[in-house]
Amino acid sequence: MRLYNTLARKKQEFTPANGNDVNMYVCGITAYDLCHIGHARSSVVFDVLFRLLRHKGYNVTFIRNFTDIDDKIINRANEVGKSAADIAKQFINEFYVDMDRLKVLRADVEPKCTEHIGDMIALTQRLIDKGHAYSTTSGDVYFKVRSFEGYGKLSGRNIDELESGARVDPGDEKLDPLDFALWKSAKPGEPFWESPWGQGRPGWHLECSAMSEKYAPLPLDIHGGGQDLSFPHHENEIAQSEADTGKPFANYWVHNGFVQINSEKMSKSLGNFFTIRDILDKFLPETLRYFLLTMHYRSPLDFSFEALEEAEKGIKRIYSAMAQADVELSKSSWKKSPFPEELTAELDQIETHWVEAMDDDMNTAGALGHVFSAVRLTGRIAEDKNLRKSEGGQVFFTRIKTDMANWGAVLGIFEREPTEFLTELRDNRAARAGIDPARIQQLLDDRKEARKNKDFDKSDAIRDELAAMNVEVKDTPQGATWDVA
RNA sequence: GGCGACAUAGCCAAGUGGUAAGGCAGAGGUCUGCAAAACCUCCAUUCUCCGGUUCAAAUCCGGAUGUCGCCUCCA
Repeated sequence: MRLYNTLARKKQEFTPANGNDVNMYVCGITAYDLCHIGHARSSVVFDVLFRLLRHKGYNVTFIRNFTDIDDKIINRANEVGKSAADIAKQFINEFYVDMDRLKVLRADVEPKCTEHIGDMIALTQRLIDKGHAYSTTSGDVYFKVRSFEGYGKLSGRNIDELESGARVDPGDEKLDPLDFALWKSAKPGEPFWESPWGQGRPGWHLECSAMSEKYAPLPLDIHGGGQDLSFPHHENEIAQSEADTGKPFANYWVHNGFVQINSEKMSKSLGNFFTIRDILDKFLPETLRYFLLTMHYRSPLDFSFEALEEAEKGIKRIYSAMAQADVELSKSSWKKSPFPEELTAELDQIETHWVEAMDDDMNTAGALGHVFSAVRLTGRIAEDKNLRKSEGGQVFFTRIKTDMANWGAVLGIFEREPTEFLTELRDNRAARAGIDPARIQQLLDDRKEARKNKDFDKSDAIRDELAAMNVEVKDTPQGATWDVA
C-alpha cells in the first residue's frame, strides 16, 4: 500500500523495515479533560490504519501513549483541588469510555509517561553525555538544537529562520532560544521525581522518544499524530532519538488533518470545540465514526450537526441494504433461474476498487463510494423477482454480506445486526426530534384497524397526523413501520 | 515576516498525466388503495483565474486571487 509520508512530502510505497512486522507509534492524549472531536478523528484514523495493516496480514505492534503529567494536568489539578495523578487517571478512564463507544481498539502497548520516568532520565543522561544536552544551575536540562544536524527536516523549517522568529523568555537559562526542555525542575508544590539534576519532571517531547525506544526497535515503521504535532513535537522527538541512537527515528510519518468549525480550526483556545460527549448525546457513535471516514484523513474536516445528519442518511442507506440482503437470505428455497455474469463481474470490480482505494493512502472516502456501489447493486438485484429468488441471488447476497463484514471490520463500522441498528438509529432520531415512540405505536395500531376495515380516509388521516409530527409510515408485508422524516 | 496546505456541481466529497467516483438535495418514472422505502433515468463539455509544458492537464510548472494551518499548549 501507499502512504503519504510527511518526511518525504509525498505518497510512498509502504515497506516495513522488518519483513512482516510493523511498529506503529501514535501520540496519544494528554489526560486533563474530556476528548473533543479532534481527538475522535485522530483516534479513528489511526485505528483504521491499525485495522487495515492487520487486515493486510502484517504483524502490527501498535503503541499509543498517555501523557499523564504536564502543565495542563497540574493546572487542572490545582483548579479542582485534586492531585495531578488523580486527574490523569480520571481522564484516561473517560478516554476509554469514549473510545469504546467509537469502537476504537486498544493499542497493544499503552505506556504512561509517569511509569517511564527512569527511562527518560536515562535518555536525558545519555544526551548530556553525548554533548546534545546540558543542565542549568536551576536544575533544568535542555536539548541543544544546534548540535543536531537534521533539525527541521520533518516540518521543512530552516534553523536560522526559526532562530530569528524565536521567542526569548528572559527567565530561562537556555544557551539558545531554540533549545527545548528535556527535564524541568519542580516549582514549589508541583509533583516531582528525583533526578541527577534535582527534583523535577520530564519535558513533553521526551516521553515519546523514550517509550518508542523501549517498546520497539528503531526505526519505527510508522509514527503518527495530529498535523499540529509535526512541529515542534515530532521534530523534537526526532532530534532526541536520532541524537541518542544515531539511527533514523521513524520511516513513515503520518499526520491527520484537523477538524474545523465553519472552516476554522477547532481548538480550546478559540473555545469553538465540541466534546465527543456533546455529539454522542445526540447522535449514535457509529454515525460519528462514519462521518469522520467520509473525508480523507489528511483533509481538513468541517464539522457541523447538519453534516452529521447527512452522514446519518448515508449510513442508514447502507444498513438498509444489509437488512434487505438478510431478508432475502432468510428464504429457504432458491430457483435455478439464470443469474447474469455481468452482475457478478460488477461485484468483482467493486471489491477490487475498494482494496485499491484503501491501499492508496487509506482513502476511506473513496472506499465508501464503492460501498455505495455495492448498496445500489444489492437494491437492483433485490428488486428483480427472478434474480432475488435464484441460486445466483443467494450466492450474491451471501457474498455481499461477507464483503460488508470485511469492509466493516477494517473501517470499524457496519458491524451491527442491521435491523437492530436501524431501530436504534430511528429511536435516536426520534429522541432528537422529541417524538415519543409509544404514542406513535398507538397511532399505528389505530391505523392498522382502520386499514383492516378498508377505512382509507381514516387511515390517511392518521398518516397525515403522523406526518405533521414528522413521522412517516411505511407499509410492508410484515406490517407498518415508521421512521422520522 | 518565515514555512506549508487547500480551491472540483446547490451542498458535502473522491480523483496527482489519458478525457470528471460517490453521497445529500432536486426533476421525471416504476411499484403502491394513496404513500414511504427501494429501483430506473436525468442533474459539472468541466475542475478559482491567467499563462506555460505535453499528442493529452482537475492532475505537472510559473504567476495571481482566496481560504486555512504551523511558527506558543493543542489531535
